[in-house]
Amino acid sequence: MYSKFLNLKSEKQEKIIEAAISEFADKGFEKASTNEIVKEAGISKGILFHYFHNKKNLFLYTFDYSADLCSNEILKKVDFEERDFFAKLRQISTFKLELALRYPKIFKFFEVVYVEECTEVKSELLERKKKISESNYSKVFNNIDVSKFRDGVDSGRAINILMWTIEGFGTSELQKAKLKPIDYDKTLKEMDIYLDMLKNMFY
Amino acid sequence: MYSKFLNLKSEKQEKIIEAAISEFADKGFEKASTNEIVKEAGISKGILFHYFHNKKNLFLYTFDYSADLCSNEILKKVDFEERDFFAKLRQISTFKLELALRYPKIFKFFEVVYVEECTEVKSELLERKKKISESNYSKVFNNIDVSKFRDGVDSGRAINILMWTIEGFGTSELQKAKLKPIDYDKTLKEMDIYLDMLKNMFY
DNA sequence: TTTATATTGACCACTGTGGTCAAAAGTGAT
DNA sequence: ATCACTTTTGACCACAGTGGTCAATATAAA
Repeated sequence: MYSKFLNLKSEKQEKIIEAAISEFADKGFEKASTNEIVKEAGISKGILFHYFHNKKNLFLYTFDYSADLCSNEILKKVDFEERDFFAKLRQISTFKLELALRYPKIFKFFEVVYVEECTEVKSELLERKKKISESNYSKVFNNIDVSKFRDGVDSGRAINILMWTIEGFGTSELQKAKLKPIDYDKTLKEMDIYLDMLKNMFY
Repeated sequence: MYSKFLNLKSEKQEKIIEAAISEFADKGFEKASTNEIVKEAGISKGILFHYFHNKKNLFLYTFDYSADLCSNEILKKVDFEERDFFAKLRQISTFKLELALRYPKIFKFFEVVYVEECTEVKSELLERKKKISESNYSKVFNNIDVSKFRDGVDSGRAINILMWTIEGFGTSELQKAKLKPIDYDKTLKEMDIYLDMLKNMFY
């Protein structure tokens, strides 16, 4: 499908994909301009369409690339033996934070993908998003030891509260990060406080 | 400023504003089309620009209208004597849920406003959002009785967890609402379960 | 030198934009 | 009916920018 593109030396591939990520992250699918992408990547318009045939393919390829990059990065680090929910949640959150700091553009891209409405790509995106979240969630959280939860605490709802807390904490930190660079260790410590609070209550 | 528009009979005003809300909610500021708005509102292009001079004014007016509508609706219902955080949070969440069901388009509009990036309106929006959240938050949560929190529980962080939980719950419910119409009472009961769980833990 | 492949960028047809303005319709007083 | 005045219309405009093409050129291989 993209053999022409994949034959390029990886440096050049990355430069192109990075340009695409950045443009799509800033403007979403429809408003993103292929003209801007080629300018940013330092290649000609023709060759971009030679590689990807059309904008839609480029967009979906860019998404797949980003998703694979992040998934792999996390999956290769996660400890599959860990059965404690808090410990595992902490792992994942840490890895995510690292990723968000290392690849901010990709995370911005995910944000706009999350709300992408353009009919030309919506259904394909939905499929991919669904597949990813299903497969990753079950891969990562499939062997949680539920017995550790205190009697009388509904573990399903407790887990929801935990997820929402971590998510809220994460977005609030990323919001702050826009104003001044994040202190990685401090953030992690603060997150641990929240996790401990909830652990004391749920376990 | 908008005296010409404000002299219209309120029915017509509403028809125009609703068309604008709907279009901006669907496409955001830049992609929204004034042509679509006038078509939807059943008026001519000329008269729209006669009322608002330009698209930006129309957009900001639409936002102010929506924000005022929701703020007033909530502020006139909220019980300012209530000092219990859980009770007050429950009040606000209920009112919000009602509003979201009654004015779904406005809530969609707020969602896109939340991530609006277009430079032409970004700074004005930021100002407004900041002012609103500050004033409303302090109005509603200024006299909370913090002493009710259990010793050893940091009330600030506990409140964060609560807010994030409610927010997460809300978006997850609104997500579901896209697939099948929401059961108002059931949703409220489910919310109460979460609030009770957290109350038992924090108080 | 020839053949094959990779790359360029000027060019195209097209879409849709925000905004204007002469003219038409409506209103109400005389 | 006539007039002055306001409100409303919608055809029209200049323009910006789009995704995509393709003859021409540069590069590499034989």
